[in-house]
Amino acid sequence: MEIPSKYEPQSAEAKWYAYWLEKGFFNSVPDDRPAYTIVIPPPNVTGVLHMGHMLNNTIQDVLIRRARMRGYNACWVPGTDHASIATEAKVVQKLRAEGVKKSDLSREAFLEHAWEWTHKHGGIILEQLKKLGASCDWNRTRFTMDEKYYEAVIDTFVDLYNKGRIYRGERIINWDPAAKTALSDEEVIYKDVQSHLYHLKYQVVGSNEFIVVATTRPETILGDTAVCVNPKDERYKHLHGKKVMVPLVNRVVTIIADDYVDMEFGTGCLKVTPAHDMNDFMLGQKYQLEIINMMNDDGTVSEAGGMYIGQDRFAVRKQIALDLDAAGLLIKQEPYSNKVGYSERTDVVIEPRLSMQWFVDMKELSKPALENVMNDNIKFFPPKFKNSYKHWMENIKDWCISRQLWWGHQIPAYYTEDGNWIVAKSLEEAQEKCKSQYPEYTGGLKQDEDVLDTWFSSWLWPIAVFDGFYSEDEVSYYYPTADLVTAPEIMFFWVARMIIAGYEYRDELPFRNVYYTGIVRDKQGRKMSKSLGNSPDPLVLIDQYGADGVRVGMLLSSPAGNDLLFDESLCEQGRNFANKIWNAFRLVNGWGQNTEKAQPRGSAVVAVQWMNARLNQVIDQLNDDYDKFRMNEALMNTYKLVWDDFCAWYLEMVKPPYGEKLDEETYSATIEIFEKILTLLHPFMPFLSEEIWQTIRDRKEGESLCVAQWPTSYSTDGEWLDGFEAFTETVIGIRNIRKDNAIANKEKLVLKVLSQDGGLSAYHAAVEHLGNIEATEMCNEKPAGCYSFIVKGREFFIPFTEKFDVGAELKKLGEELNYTEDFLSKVRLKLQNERFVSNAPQQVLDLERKKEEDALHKITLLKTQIAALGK
RNA sequence: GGGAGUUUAGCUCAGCUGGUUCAGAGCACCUGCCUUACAAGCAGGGGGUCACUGGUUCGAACCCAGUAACUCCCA
Repeated sequence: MEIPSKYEPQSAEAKWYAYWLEKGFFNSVPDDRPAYTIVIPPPNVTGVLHMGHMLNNTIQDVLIRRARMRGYNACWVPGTDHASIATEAKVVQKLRAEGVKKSDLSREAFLEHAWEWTHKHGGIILEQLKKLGASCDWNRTRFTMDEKYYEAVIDTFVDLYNKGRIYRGERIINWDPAAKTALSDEEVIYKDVQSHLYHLKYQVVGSNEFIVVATTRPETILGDTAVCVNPKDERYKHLHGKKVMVPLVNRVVTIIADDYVDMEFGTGCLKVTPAHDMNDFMLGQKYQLEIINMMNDDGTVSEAGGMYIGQDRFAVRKQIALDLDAAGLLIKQEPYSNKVGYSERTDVVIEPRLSMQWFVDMKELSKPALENVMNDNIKFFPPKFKNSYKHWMENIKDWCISRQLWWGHQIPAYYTEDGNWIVAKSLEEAQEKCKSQYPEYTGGLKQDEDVLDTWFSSWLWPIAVFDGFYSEDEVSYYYPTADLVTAPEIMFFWVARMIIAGYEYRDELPFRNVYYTGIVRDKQGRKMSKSLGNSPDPLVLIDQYGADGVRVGMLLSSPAGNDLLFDESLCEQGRNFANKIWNAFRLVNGWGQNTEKAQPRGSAVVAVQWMNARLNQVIDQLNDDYDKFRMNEALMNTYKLVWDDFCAWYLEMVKPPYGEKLDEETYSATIEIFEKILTLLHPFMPFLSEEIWQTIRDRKEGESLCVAQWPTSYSTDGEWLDGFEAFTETVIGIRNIRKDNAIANKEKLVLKVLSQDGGLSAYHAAVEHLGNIEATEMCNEKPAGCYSFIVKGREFFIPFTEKFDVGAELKKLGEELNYTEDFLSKVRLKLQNERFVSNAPQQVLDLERKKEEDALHKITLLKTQIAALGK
């Protein structure tokens, strides 16, 4: 059978993914084994795979595959999020392209379009994840608007309302005039903007005096209902309680005094617009000011503004500045840089706006969530994120959960015609309740038009995917889940709230560990985005480098919490690695075994001993790496195990003479070692490892590496590992002599050693094999006419060939002598320091003395070598 | 404005309790090789003011103080 010299991923990927699915290896049902659960961070239902998903899901797949091999009942639950505002925006856009306005449609008709869109585009991303090799239990795929999930969200709302945790109130909220909806604080992005600071003149009534107010939003004077100064401010003390005229508007308002005002900022005078600023609203409440809502939901000036009605806020800003100037009321206009909030979704400037919304009271709810992260019941990786989590949780604000959208979970509040409301699961229940609460009322009930914030459904994800609100069957087995892998950007949106919901509804943490991935950036450090066009298509990458290659590429440079500068060459490295493994397989496969040949060669015997010791060492190392969620180190350690230890050393050590097969004993040991290595590789490179694993030995139907057992280490003699270093140094010594003197590798050499240095190491047969040494001679005294090198105090000699260059050799030895003498003097300096000798621990002292001794010995050797050559 | 973090090779990063010949890894780079698995490879090699300044200590990349630059989060 001819095996291609390059690994061809495409066929292997399709074949083994289908096999895994067919055998149901990814499916999980509760049983006696301990559960290991991951719930996927549900991507937007109509989203497509981007590099962030690749990273995130590769990590999850590595974790879940390893857990599966370690004997856990591994369950990775996939699913999608309805993504209220993002999806609705897309549907609106699509309809607009077809000439249909959302406002022309009924709610029902619009939702029909939305569902149609969802069914058409929904789940594409899940299909893409399969290409990556994601081992999700696809039977469990959930959607946040599934019937049962929807019910859970509604029940949660009703429950929290009944507990007094949800209230309805008029507050200043972040208003997105493009999407025409309220946003939570987390959906607002602050950007640095070059704008202007306008200094406006407010005439004091009944006087020639005026005061000056500085503002960046002059159009909001239409809603001014007071002017405020700091009570300590001497400049304005005489004006407290006086009236001023709002410029242009000519509304008469009072000057109030409150220490909220910063005397240093601007002129120390603040205009108060309770309907359009968070802090002004607070002042408005405190001093019972009139509230004038001068803006429509689309950002144009409302009737209440009295002027500029119907014009856009930014047009008005320009115009009003001109008009104020014309009226002599604009004192100056200076450039000013400040931060302005933008909508995460629509990227328009957020308008603080007074409106009636639903809120969750977070104070009490959030307490266990803070406590259990700070005491490490829930662990964050890296732990630095605990800081910002703590800061946020300690200053948590109430959560605005209503959105003026249609796509989502409709708020289960029902209004009477006279403005009372009833919260109930359904209209029928609401009607029942209405009868007892308002027995006189005979009119109808109308459900709240708004839907809930998307995160109000996804915060239930780890519970709801197991139908945990309605049945204990699964949730009691799978919950709490093991690990959550997500981006730090959604720590507050999602992670914190899942923890809150977990304690509220299960009285338990939702997951034990949270692994925060970084942001995938391009080589220049820019965030990958559609508009920059700097994001490669993940599927194209998979096609080019193989899924395994891309997985390796993603993991090679991404410690938890660090941003990842993605470079396609990393995938190339991954592909090359796959090819390296493939060729190791070809080599072993090509050797085959000879069952007649019973006696293993000396070199092979030590190779097997050492490789097993090394494997055990690496297995321990990997387990430690995984425990600490150091995925990239686990990968790098596996990479070096394969490339350096297995390919560069082990396979060379056991390599039979050309044309011969391996003896039976070495062959079976090699296959076993290879299998273990494939097991360790499987979480990173599932396809390649399965492909080789299936071929390297006869397998029964239904066997698979993905359910094979993760290897455990056993204690081995450390001596094998110690001796190995001297061995490799010896081989390198021989190679260097060959290279420096242009001695071909094919040319066999004689090696001489001094018998006074003791017996040969157990590795000596391997030294001869790799160094192409035909004989090793023991000498009683230093042989003349030889190249030599020193390994750990032992000198090796190789007879000169005709190309020997005395000058070069002397130079090299001289350099080494200088270095060693320099080193010796540094060590001696330390040892001569009395304070070091009296203070340092014995261990450190001994070590320094050993260094001194070794260096002295080496110097003696080098000096005799130089003397011998100089003759 | 408030908070957190980072700074080690050309790049991306390790360096765990201050002490091992400790200054490391991978990639990149340089030199030589188509050596009977792999040129997507093999063998060898160069490369550092551990951001800066001071302090603590017998001993500092590591601890402390200050300075600078960058990044992120929050308002």
